[in-house]
Amino acid sequence: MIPKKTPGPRRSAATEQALRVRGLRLTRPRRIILDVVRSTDVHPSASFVYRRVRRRLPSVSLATVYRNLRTLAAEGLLMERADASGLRFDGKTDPHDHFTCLRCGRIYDVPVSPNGGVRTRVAATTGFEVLNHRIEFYGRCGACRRRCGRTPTAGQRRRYGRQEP
Amino acid sequence: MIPKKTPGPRRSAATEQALRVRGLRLTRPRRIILDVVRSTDVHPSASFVYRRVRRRLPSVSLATVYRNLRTLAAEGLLMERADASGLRFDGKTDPHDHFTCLRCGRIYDVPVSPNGGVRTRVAATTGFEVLNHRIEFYGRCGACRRRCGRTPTAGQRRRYGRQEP
DNA sequence: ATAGATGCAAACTCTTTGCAGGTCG
DNA sequence: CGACCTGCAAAGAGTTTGCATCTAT
Repeated sequence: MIPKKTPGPRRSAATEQALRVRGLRLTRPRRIILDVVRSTDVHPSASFVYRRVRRRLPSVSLATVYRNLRTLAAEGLLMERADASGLRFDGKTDPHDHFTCLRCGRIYDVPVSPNGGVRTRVAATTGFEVLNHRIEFYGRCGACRRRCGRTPTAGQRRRYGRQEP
Repeated sequence: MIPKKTPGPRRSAATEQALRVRGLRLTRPRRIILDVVRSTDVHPSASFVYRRVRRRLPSVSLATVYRNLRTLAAEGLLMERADASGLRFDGKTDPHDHFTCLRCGRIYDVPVSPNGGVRTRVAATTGFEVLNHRIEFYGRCGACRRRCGRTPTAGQRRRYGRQEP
């Protein structure tokens, strides 16, 4: 059980704290942007976030969304990742891998699988300092397999060829 | 030993063949573009390739470079990859992983390390069909370590913030 | 009061496309 | 000759920035 929250902690104390330490404020746009990213698992693009935020704060600007996504990522409150389709954001900040369906384009989280210490091994063979790594899987997701499409439509999505989120 | 080549096979028969099968031609711009990508290990951007090609064929256009990089990638004659800095191309088409130095931005090839069958495991746990995967390492390369810089300058390069190639 | 945020619009970079003409086979 | 390619210029998409104004603290 989580300690019963006070009635309406509408502004996450933890988040606010994390920001304040660096002299950053938890403004309304910022809070909503973070909330939008955290409330979805579609690994949204900036423009997806923008559209969602606007539903709650119609006056927000795209520039603010970009600026905040970057700030929040820098503070570790969300993750920024780039793929063939541009920038994507991820509210899940704990380690996990990704599976991208080449047919429908959806990105799924997959639990980080035991990888036999690839990181250590690379560090050992190259002499480089490995701080981080990332594993991406590509293929056909369950839904698309059942739909029995034979050919994965997009080898690697062209960068400017629409596929929301 | 490789069977001694005929005097001057200036136009790779194998490549020409691979293209011809699909009704594609090995034109001069195309040949030079492929050659440029294959002759470097910097995982060049389109614009890097463009500049290099222009040294040998000053009249070439950027559009032609883009078109050909895509075509050649589609034919499997080179690899196309997207990262935080945009599109990158790689003349090495055999399986290998990448290490990106967060300090100098250089991308190194690293031999594909035994990964304990991550692919199979993901397929097993998700029920998805895994056709491909990619492992990216991030950290500090040997040179930058020696230079003893303390902080990895760029967490994840902004997309539009120059750093050739 | 004041450093930090915002909105707006313009600037920028990278990438793609339409088209008239050139080239390979 | 016909299909494929090319260069040029212009269009498109995503992302960043300058600036005056506003707002959390």
